[in-house]
Amino acid sequence: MSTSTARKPRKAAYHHGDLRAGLIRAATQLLDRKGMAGVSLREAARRAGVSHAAPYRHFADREALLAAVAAEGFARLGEAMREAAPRGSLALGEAYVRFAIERPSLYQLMFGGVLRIGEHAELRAHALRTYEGLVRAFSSVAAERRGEMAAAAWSLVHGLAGLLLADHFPRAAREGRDTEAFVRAVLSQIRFAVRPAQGAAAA
Amino acid sequence: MSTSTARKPRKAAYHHGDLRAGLIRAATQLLDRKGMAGVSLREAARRAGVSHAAPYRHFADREALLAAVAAEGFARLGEAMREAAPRGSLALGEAYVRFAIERPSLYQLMFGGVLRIGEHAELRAHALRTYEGLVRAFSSVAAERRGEMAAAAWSLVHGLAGLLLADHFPRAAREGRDTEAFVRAVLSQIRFAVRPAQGAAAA
DNA sequence: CGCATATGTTATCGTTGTATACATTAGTCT
DNA sequence: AGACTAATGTATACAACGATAACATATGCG
Repeated sequence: MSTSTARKPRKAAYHHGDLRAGLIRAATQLLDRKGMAGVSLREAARRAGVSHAAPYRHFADREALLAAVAAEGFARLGEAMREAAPRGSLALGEAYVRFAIERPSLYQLMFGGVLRIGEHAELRAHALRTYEGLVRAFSSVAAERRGEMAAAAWSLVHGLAGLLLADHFPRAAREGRDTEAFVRAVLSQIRFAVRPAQGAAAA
Repeated sequence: MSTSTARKPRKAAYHHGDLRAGLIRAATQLLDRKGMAGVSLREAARRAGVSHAAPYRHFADREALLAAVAAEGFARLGEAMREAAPRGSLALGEAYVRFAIERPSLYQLMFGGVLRIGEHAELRAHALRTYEGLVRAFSSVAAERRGEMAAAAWSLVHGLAGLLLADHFPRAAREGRDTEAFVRAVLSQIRFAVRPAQGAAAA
């Protein structure tokens, strides 16, 4: 019925060894090297050394393969965040943006809206775990507002990453600073409201 | 020859009337109705009633057509922002997010990183104008920090819009509120730093 | 008028996603 | 062990797409 994964102890190896993983690897490489549009099932199959129809034994369609790549991306992003979290929330934000800048196509795949996240269970699970990691960073905030805080913080860093990646900041805004300094400067503009403010969001 | 339209003004009309505009129209419709992947040069040509090669007289390639669609999107976004700006910065942020939610595919095209903005002069110009409109909303802020403020505010609303569009907020975070209320709640979490803070960005 | 050129068409190529029928291998059951 | 069954990979095919080139036609200017 359902297409199989791991029916034996580990990821069993049949003809290829582990084609599923091989395809994810190849697709990830294509994504990093040639961008989103450069990822094709056929090219991935080629690089994995199988026929162009073989991938369909492991992925329902192209989108399913991309979803698997994105899921791994969320795992990596989660790692980066966990590693930076102890150094404070500014460091956490910087780490987030750095991840996006270092793997732009992967980040675009994860968040660009190309994938309908609701239709890929594994992807959804990975994304959720990452989000929970972020919420945990706000453990010092009252529980009822923690969710909104986390949402605001995530929006901020995600938006900054996205605008940087799409090159939407005019040169004037950068003022000659390197990207890291610019990120710090922008993130530092923000303070989180401590009281249940319902007023304006800006000065 | 079924459609005979005006044919004198500026952008004169040759065979079709104004194929360039017709293609942009058709592509915009496709984008709204079938999403990014549903926009093809051939289908746009079909809907404009011309052969599949005709578009190449007006657009270098598919990306150029998409860039034209996106440029118009920036104009519309600019209008929405100008209209909301007098009602304060929270209203401005809400209007921004509303635009993204109402035209998700268009917004994704404008900001999703599919277009390399640097390579389409007209697109770049339109985007820049929109940004300048945003910066103007921060005219009460000291000039040297205005750019960073605007960048932070833009990041916030852009990130929120993107995460909403990609359905990245777990249901728990929404707490049953409708989207507008959620947007207001999230935006209200943020206050802009008034002093040249270089400390942390969160509590 | 006559002609250069902007515009549109036809034909064609290579690539892709996907479906179907077939072949082979791996793991299981007796 | 040997055969059966499901998992896996292959061969072939098709329609849609982006792109290019060769050709056709209308437009407006001299």
